[in-house]
Amino acid sequence: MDDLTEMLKGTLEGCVLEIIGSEETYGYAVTRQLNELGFADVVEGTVYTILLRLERNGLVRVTKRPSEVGPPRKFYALNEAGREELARFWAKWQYVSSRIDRLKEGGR
Amino acid sequence: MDDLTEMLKGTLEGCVLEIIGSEETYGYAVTRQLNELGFADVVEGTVYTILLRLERNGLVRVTKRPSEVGPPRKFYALNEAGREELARFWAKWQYVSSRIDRLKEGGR
DNA sequence: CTCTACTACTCGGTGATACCGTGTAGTGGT
DNA sequence: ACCACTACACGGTATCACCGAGTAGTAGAG
Repeated sequence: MDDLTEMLKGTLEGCVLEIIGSEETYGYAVTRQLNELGFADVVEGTVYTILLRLERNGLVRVTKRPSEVGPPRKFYALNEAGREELARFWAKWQYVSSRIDRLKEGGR
Repeated sequence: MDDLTEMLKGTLEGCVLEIIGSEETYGYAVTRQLNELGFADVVEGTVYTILLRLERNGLVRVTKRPSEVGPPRKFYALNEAGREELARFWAKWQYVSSRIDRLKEGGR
């Protein structure tokens, strides 16, 4: 699949929220999960900028822990504000995607 | 529904392509159709920038015709390149939306 | 006949977002 | 010693939707 970056704007952050909402994890692993999920071209730098933004916006709790296979990891977990933001994201997604699907089916 | 602009990035242009692909129409009417479709906050300036971009990228045929109720209208229709772009858009949409829905359902 | 509302298009500037490239650094295998 | 993999940070870029203001044409109300 060719370039998806424009279509991911506004949704990739929500995907990262969902991933770290389902289990406490760190940037490198989030990138790998996104790649396996089908977003093969999403690269570490992109995920880290999103994580730093989430931290700056107070949506996550961050815990630094050593790793046995490399540098220390920054583990991210959603706080209450993060869970609310995630819920808002899915509500928006539901709204937008249903309307686009309707447009696709010629429902006008 | 609160602010959808970030989530519409990369998809709104596709929606406009779909609308003018199903029938030759003009900017003001496209805006009204988007509003009725549920994208209530999409405003004329946004649609016109998209239409000018489509024109610049050679995806549309443009015909200026007088109107009985106001200034002349610029009617837009897809050309062959536009139809190909529209098909690519729906393929991308199918790809991205299915994967996001899978993530939502916890399919990891 | 002026004023307002609706129709219709243009354009310069802004903010948000994902991406690119590069740099730094820790661990382990050959 | 070298390389691969892991792990994070950061400055700069392109794209996109949006904002705001401007320019016009028609028609109806007062």
